[in-house]
Amino acid sequence: MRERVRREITSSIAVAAEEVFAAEGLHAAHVEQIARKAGVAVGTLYNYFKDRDAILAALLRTRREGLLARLDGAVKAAHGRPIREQLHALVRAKVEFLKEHRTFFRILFEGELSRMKATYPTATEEHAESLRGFFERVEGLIRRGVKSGELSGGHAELDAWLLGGMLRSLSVRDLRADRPCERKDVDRMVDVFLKGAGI
Amino acid sequence: MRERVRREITSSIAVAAEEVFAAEGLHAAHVEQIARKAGVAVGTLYNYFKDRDAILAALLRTRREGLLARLDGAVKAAHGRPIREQLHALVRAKVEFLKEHRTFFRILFEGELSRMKATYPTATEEHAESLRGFFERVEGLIRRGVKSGELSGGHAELDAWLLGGMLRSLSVRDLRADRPCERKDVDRMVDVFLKGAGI
Amino acid sequence: MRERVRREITSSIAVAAEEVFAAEGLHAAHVEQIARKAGVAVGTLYNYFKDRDAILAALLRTRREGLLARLDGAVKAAHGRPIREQLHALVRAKVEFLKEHRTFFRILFEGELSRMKATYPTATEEHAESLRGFFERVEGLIRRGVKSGELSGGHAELDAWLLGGMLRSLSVRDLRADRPCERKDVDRMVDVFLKGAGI
Amino acid sequence: MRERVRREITSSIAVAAEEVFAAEGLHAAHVEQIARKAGVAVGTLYNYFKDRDAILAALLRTRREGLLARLDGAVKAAHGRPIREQLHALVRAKVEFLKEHRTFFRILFEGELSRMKATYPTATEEHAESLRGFFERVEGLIRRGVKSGELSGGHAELDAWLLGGMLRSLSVRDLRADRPCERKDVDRMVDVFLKGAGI
DNA sequence: TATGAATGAGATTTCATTCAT
DNA sequence: CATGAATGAAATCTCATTCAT
Repeated sequence: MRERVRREITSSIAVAAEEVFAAEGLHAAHVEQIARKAGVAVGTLYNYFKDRDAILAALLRTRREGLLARLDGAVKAAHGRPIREQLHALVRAKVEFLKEHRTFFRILFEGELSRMKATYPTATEEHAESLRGFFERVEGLIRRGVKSGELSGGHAELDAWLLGGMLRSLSVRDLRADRPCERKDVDRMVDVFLKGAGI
Repeated sequence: MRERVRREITSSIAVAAEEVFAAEGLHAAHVEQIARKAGVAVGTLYNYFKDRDAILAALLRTRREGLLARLDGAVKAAHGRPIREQLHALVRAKVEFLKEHRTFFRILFEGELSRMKATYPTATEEHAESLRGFFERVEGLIRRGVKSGELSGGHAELDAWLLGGMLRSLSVRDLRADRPCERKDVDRMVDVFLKGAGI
Repeated sequence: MRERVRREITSSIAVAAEEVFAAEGLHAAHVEQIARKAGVAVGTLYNYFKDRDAILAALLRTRREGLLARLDGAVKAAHGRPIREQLHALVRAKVEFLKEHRTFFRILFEGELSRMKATYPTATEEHAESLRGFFERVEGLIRRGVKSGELSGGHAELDAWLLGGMLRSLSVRDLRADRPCERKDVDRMVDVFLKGAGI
Repeated sequence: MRERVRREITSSIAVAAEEVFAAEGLHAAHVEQIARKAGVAVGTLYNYFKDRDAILAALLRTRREGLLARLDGAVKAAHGRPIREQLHALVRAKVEFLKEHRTFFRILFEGELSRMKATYPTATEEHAESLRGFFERVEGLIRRGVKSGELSGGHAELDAWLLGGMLRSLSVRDLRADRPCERKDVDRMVDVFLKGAGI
């Protein structure tokens, strides 16, 4: 019962933090604002999270786990089908997740080159782990495509960066709200990649 | 004569700012550090630039102009040749510029999604303009490729994002110092794109 | 019966407080830590004591009563004997008490000059009363020594401060754990005083 | 010229800090209050001192140097005279210094047993060094008294604590403003010590 | 015009105390 | 009564910008 309340508050803080980080950017997201949006006092927030770093870290970890589970689920569901379809599934799952959790990707993308280390030491680790987790899966799939003869070999790591880059590009285009990511764009992106990097 | 001195100081401040922004990140780049590295007093710095925002804005503007001129030069030099070669030239020019001005791209990439608006209102404009300038040129070339029959039509804008994304990906890989951008990687990237998006 | 439980809890809080005040110092002794060590919730602690000040005050009062009773007992036991022996007895009793209740003296000594008034208004009173009680007894004995012709007259109040100072010095030396107070040191101290202040 | 201003401000901050530490106690002395009393902004204070710890440390160091110089001067001036006179000189010099710098002794005495380490790491060192410096000199003189046959041997270290304790006691009596330290009290104290610890 | 010290708003974090359960 | 989470005032320190010299 107590536990239930605790989870609810934890969650409402996390949600508020997510919104504030999204709206203000990593470095302009202030604890007091998060607390206000969460509807708790600052002190309460500190009862739930050690410090600002911990809030962000928890957020990143949760979302990362969600994302990777989603990706793994999608790929698993396409098990046995051609790699190209598995890649499609992976990419579509990621775009789906993007639509549900724009904040996460905002932070992911923003943190990619910003020096978070000083301000967010723990969150930086989670962040790095998130990128790693994603690229691992992309590269893994590509290697299997090479093995299966669907993709040309010798460039798995580079190709992961290329596909990842295109995907990021679409995501950024989406996040900037100019152009929400459409299904046909996603599909064409994978097609371009497969045709370009294919045999 | 006076004017000459003025330009030199302005430039030394800009150069120092570039280094500091590169080393510390957008939000940890402190005015005093910039001044110290430029060899002037903080007050002097404020005689040359209205505020921190203005320093960054000037920096972005200068570099953008340099980049766009370089791109235009490269494309111009390949005038008359097949679009694929012009695209190659464009991309290579950009990578070249990256190696000379890593800072600029660090800022460009870091600022892409971070909410700079509050802290750097003017610089944000310059930043956006830089991205726009680059994408314009890429998209322009792609459209000409479609016209010339080298590329499949109907996706110019999307394709610009795709190529741009791959290019960014290689640049990021470079900036993180794990893997300096090699010529063959760049070429393969363009090949993948041309094969993938080609007729 | 209820009363019995109440006294036990009160006491366990006091004991815990004593340890925490001793270990952390007057200003770093936190209520939560006291509660944890006492095995009760913070709220419970506040059911037994009005506030932090009250805890410390109760502690000081209890210990003071113990100390003064001990001193009075020791002097009473030496009743009829020469004043020098009564003084020896008093001092030895105090040192004995020190070994049993180092915390109390730590607080007593720490608070002697620190401005506790703002943070611990009530405790400050108890503290002052403790010093007063001790000095009263020392001075009383000295006056009797003067009357009995064992000590030179006209300096009773000053001499109490001198003896008190030496005693404090030995105690501090003990508390700093460098040098536990030895019997022979204590005796020599009293001898120095008696010879110095004697006829 | 600049240097002159700098010294004046440094000094006015130090003086203000001294007063605030004296009036409020070590742990209730707040930076803002010090700044206000010094007539500068908080930021200015931080331009002159790294942090709160540094203010206190500087204060302690300055006063300690003053005190030790005074003690050494007094003893030197009594060079060649009997040790008893040198001890008198030392003690009188210390009491003189007390009257000029009550704050210093307040802090010295307050810090003797309070746990300053966590809040004032650097100042704690200065504090310890101050006590050490004083006791060194007292013990040194006592040892020379033993050598010269004026004092009984075998207790130099203990005797230093005893004399130090009495001196502290007089100082505390003074600081509490009940009874400013009078010359005759000081002299009697030394007499008691010399007679008590003498041959 | 160059200087660099002064400024003070603002950010994070702590902890004694309260009060609903 | 016991509990322990919520509260929010308060304290330290930072740094972009100003301005007297």
